[in-house]
Amino acid sequence: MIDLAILGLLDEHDLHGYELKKRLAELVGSRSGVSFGSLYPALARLEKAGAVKAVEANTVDDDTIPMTGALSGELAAFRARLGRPVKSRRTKKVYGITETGRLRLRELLLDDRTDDRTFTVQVAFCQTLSPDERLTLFARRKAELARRLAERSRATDGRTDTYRRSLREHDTQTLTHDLTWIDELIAATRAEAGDTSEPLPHLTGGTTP
Amino acid sequence: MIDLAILGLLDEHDLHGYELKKRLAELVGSRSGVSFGSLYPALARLEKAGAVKAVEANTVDDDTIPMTGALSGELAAFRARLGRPVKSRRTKKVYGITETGRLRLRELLLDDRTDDRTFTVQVAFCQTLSPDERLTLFARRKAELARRLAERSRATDGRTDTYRRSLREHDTQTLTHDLTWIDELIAATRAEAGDTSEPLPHLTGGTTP
DNA sequence: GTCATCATGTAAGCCGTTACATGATTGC
DNA sequence: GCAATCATGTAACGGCTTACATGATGAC
Repeated sequence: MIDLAILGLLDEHDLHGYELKKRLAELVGSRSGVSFGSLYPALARLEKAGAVKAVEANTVDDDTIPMTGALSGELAAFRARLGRPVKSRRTKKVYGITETGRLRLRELLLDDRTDDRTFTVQVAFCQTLSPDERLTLFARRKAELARRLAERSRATDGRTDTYRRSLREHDTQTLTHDLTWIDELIAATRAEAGDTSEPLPHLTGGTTP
Repeated sequence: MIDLAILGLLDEHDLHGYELKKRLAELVGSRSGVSFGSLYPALARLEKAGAVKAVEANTVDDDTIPMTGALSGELAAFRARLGRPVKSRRTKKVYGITETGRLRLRELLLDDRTDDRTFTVQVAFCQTLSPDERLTLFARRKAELARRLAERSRATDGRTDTYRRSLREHDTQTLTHDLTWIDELIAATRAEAGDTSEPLPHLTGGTTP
């Protein structure tokens, strides 16, 4: 999951570890937040696998948005080699995604080992997939949620006090809510696939009467 | 979390590992299901800590419901010692909770290291707590959810495509739904605490008009 | 000059999963 | 007798968290 998130973010722009962590937290919420202890090893692993590489950046102007595409990588490295760091604070190690990394990212986006957290991240970065691929992803998720909902029906209710009943009902509602959401995603994607002119009609629009 | 679940279930009646696993899966859903590889070691650990102990059960009649309360533990062990196993199939190892285990269970129920999964299990077994203790538990959870909701407001929306916006909105809705649920639990518990005659009024009743 | 924050990393340890090994019981 | 299920465990492995160690930068 962490690989997917890292590659997805780096596919948008080069980032260093610290910044990566902040965006990750923002993406999945601070719960289940990745810690440095898992992030840096993950980056090292990905670098060894050739999926990302350190671009020796850091001259000036990398305050908030860490330079977009063109200015990064090679040029910065060249400047640095020139011996004119121009007020460098070169403790940062900025990473960029490689072609290998993009392939890996695609693999991870299409990976069918479903996992609640992973699915969330897949949705966050699925824009790069084709509409059909997205539909496959959503359909799989829908099937999984439907399976859970069905499973919960044929459960033997032993020892159901008030709290446990409430808990079960809440779970069912959550599952139903998630299913509704998936249906919205599917509908929106279908609409997009069929009608390429209009991007995505009323995705967040509530009940269609 | 697994300790909490095991102790909670064993507090209701003696069970063997295999059965325990089924009930666990039922309790938390098959997602995040505990596997044998974690269950048996956990039982061994708890036994070593004196929180549970193996009761040498298994004579006849332990087909589905593994004997309720009174008939369990000591009596079954006594029968077994008599040398009349009556068609025993003694491969099962039935566990029962000890006094130490009950104390530990209480500790775990009141534990404030919040964790989504753990909270669910705490609710499932919170009936043994006092109303006030339950309220504390719920209030803590509510604060945590409120914190997450607030945090999500002041998030810098960088690169929000349709899917990411939908994702965020869905997350917000889920959080709100969870908060509503907690409020229901709190209201119900308060009602119970104030008015001991009526158990828990309209917990699952939808919108109160 | 010192404190907070930014920034990167390592090491120990926990916990859980997968896969493997084993054996009893029941139904056919 | 054989297969399916029940039942209990062990071992290898992986991944994540916590805590620790280090150092640069910028504000006051």
